[in-house]
Amino acid sequence: MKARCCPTEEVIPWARSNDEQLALLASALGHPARVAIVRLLKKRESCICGEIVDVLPLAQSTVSQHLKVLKEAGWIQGEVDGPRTCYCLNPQVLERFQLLLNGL
Amino acid sequence: MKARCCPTEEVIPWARSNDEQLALLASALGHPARVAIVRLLKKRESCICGEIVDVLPLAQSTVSQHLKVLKEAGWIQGEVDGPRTCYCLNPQVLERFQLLLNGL
DNA sequence: AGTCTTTATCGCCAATTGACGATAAAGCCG
DNA sequence: CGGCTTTATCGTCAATTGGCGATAAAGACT
Repeated sequence: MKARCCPTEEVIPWARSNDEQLALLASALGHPARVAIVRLLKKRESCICGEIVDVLPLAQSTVSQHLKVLKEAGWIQGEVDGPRTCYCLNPQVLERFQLLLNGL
Repeated sequence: MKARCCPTEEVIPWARSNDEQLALLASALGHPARVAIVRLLKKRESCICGEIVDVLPLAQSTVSQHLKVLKEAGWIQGEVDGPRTCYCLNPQVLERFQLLLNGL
């Protein structure tokens, strides 16, 4: 058993201008459900999966879409663990986001 | 003549949950053109108007739409000044955004 | 008054988003 | 093996977004 899933990878899409990176991260955060997901993943430092579905008032497929958006923007990482998937915040992402904001 | 336009008003939409406020601010920032506008308005502390149109590779009507999005989310304020409109960053908004982010 | 400049809005269009149910894929457990 | 659980993907649909040109509105300037 691991204390923490998806520990090492770098998934933030770097091959973009700063404006594009910031816009991508911001737009991925630009939905209340996704804000709630990020908050949830930050509170429980360990990673969760279908618990997110239980917490949000949305269909499983919709939540899966939101998770995909967050993952593609670099906010979160997901690791398959048996039949379920374990998500967690990308550790560098909040700091990176703040950095880009300060660079405005 | 004023040293600074739109100085006093409070335009951030407060009547929302924190998640909704953060999502609104984030999604408004979630486009490269709007990031560029915010950066421009921050660099020149004084407010600009159609200069934004000159800087961006977009039609005037498109820029106007982006300005509207930013204004409705509370990022910027606009003040009519003769035939032109003077925009500037809402002074509290960056701080507020960071606060909401830290509250995640 | 008439013209010019500036900006917001309208109408249109293509593309994207957000939601859902249904289905598929992958792994567990009897 | 057969069923159960979990999650990703597909298809669909309505709504929103992002772009543009055209037009309207509001001042400025002869």
